[in-house]
Amino acid sequence: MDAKILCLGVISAGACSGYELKKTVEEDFHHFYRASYGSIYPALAELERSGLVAGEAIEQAKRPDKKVYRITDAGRAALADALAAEEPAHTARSEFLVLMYFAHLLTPDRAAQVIDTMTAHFERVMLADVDAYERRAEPLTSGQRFAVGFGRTVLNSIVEYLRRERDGLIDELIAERADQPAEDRRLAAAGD
Amino acid sequence: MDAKILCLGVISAGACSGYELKKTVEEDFHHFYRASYGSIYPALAELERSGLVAGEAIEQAKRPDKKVYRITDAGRAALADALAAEEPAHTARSEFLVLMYFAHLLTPDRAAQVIDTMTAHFERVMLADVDAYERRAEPLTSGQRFAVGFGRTVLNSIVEYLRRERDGLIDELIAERADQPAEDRRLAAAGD
DNA sequence: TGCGAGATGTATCGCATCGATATAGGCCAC
DNA sequence: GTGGCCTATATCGATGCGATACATCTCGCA
Repeated sequence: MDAKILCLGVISAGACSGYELKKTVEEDFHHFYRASYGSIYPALAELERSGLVAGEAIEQAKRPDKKVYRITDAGRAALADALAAEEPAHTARSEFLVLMYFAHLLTPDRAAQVIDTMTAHFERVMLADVDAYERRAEPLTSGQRFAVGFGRTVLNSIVEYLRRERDGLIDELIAERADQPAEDRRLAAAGD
Repeated sequence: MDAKILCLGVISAGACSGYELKKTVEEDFHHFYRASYGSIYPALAELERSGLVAGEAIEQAKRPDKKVYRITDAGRAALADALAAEEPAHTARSEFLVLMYFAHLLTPDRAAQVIDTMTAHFERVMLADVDAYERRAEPLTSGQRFAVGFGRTVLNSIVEYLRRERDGLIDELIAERADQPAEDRRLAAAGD
């Protein structure tokens, strides 16, 4: 997905500056989409150039001036077209799972630490974000509720899986070590 | 995570060429990590330069020559260090959820089509991959089992969520349309 | 027999994007 | 009063994806 569509979508819900747009993206999309200034500012410039948004410079007392963009009729049409044409995709990128894939190369303590770190992160950071988002003042749109419910469901099932499988995996790793202590020591020595 | 660690990890399980390495990455990591040739070949060159792998040119009859890399003792040590130091992360990137976030800008038919496409993809493509992977000839390591179990759990909960919420969301979207048909038509007309 | 499609194999290039940083004034807490 | 954070715009280097180039062999199909 082009960052332009995302910007257009956010602006369609209310005029805002690049800075404000980035904050919205962080608040609302953080769990499943990210966009940096390096994407946002060029996207806004391009959207304005092609007439899909209109930028207006706003002078602020006691604050840096800002440039607020509002969507045009052409922009609204282009957004509808883009949302109708975009093919949905969903991918994960998990250093965590790569690490776990190589669990046999980890000490049992390290494996436990990695799992515990991730469990805490999913539960105390990400699920807490979801809770806070749902308790916001403004009522959520149907789509926002769908997305947040998706996140909550996935996070819950992840946390449950990690809790369920943790001890069994650690036990397996300990047993594997016991089976091949000689080779382990040889490799450890070779590594020095 | 640096692509070098991934390459080193794969090579630690058996010497292979860049091409074979990419195939392994696709087969084993596809659901949670991807690496292109543009990452792999430079990573292999760098690993060889720093002595963590040793490359050997293999001439093949009826096939292009290839360069097979095997891990060195220094490489094994560096891999262990990297896996011990790497901080685990896990992120999603979902054009699908961005689309659903803007559900109120989609026709109910389009929303249904998007959900159905993704449901089919998660179930018939990704879960089928997981099934095939678990039924492979070679027994899985403990870490591979953990990673594949993680994937299966998440995919199952996603499919269940999509099935559970689909009709309710579509009904909501239809109701929203009924509430504001005049504005919809005005906007549609303005878009022409 | 011929021919296109696809597998094996190495390698690079353009493009988009990330994350960090530059710049700059105002706010607030200690 | 001063260090750190917020508001705000903008760019830059590095990274890595996805596509492509190039070469050769196999296999299915007509």
